[in-house]
Amino acid sequence: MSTPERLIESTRELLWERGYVGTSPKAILERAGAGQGSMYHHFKGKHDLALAAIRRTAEELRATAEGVLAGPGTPYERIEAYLRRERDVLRGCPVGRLTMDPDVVASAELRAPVDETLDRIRERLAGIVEEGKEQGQFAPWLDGEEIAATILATVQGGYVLARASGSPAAFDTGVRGLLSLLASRSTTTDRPET
Amino acid sequence: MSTPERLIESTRELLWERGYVGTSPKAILERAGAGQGSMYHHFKGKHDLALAAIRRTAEELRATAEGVLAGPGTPYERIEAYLRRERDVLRGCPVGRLTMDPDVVASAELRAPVDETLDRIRERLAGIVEEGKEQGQFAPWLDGEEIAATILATVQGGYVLARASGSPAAFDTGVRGLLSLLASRSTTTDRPET
DNA sequence: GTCTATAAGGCGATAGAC
DNA sequence: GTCTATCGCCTTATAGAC
Repeated sequence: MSTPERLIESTRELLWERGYVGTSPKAILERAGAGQGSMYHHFKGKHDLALAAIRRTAEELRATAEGVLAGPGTPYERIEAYLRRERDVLRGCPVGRLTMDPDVVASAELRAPVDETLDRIRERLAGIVEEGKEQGQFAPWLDGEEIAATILATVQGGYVLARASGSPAAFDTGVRGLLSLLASRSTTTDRPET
Repeated sequence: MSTPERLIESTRELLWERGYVGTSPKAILERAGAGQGSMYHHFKGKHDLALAAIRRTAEELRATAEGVLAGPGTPYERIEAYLRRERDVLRGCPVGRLTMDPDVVASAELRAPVDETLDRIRERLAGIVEEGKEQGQFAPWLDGEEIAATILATVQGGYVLARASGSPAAFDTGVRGLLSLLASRSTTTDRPET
């Protein structure tokens, strides 16, 4: 792996673990096994390196989400697959966690990939919900955009609850609650399968 | 206001704005208008001062939540009041944001107030959902604990979406989606009031 | 390209005067 | 109780040798 590549990968790991404010160039260099000169040769500084790292992480998450959401099954099943997909819950969301970083939010450049990623996933989810409505799987009065925001928020908030309690269980509990709500339909009095 | 009091309040503000890693003793002292000697006389250090600040913030949030949840109205209405209560959405949750702080999560002492606060609110919400089930307002197959986790997660995740997009709108959209799901019942084909 | 050296300033904490 | 002085280390960045 090339030096700039190792620098970006080390930065990605550290941003995930400690955020932007908590990550120092020194720590990045140690992890990448590079000297200070290398970093300032390939990148303008911490901000520039973080930008490259964040962009890559954002793209990777978009691809992962799309991979699950484009899978087989009914709209409900695809949403369920997205909610239940394997996650390093206690590590938090590598993209979502950046929103709690003051320096990231303060920089339009650093925030952009974060915003675009969450927005893209939300749009994708909204379309799937609308699809489910057409098929009669979801109640007609539900709004695709709203439900999509609720789904994404439940995931992002699930990370918060899990990290607060120190256990992934809280994430799963919230997901089960959301799925039970999504499975409930006005047109039946039967208990939906869980 | 006494010096220790000003120190705690300044720390609370900075923890909310910048988190634990992003907050330096120097910044606290400047905001509190105190010298370094004062801080180390009243507190053992940054950790100790942050502990006092976090405990107070946690307690305040518990009181605010309890104030809304103990209000009048049906279970649904009380949950709606909780979800719609006035919030500084773009500032994020002063308690929840601490879960993204590596040093807070790494310290059992600092994490405890965060965990207890979210847990307490979740328990409260769970009870209200169960109440709603008894009254026939919520479908009998819904699980109180699960729905409570979903509600809390939607709120915590709503902050993330809002900060990512730089607008409180995303928070409100997620909340509306959750409310529309909670208002849907299996026993009616009528469109629920929104 | 990568290295070491150096810089000015901040970090978190301690010492000791007043 | 509060202050200033000092500590050793880290921070982000630049300079210049190799």
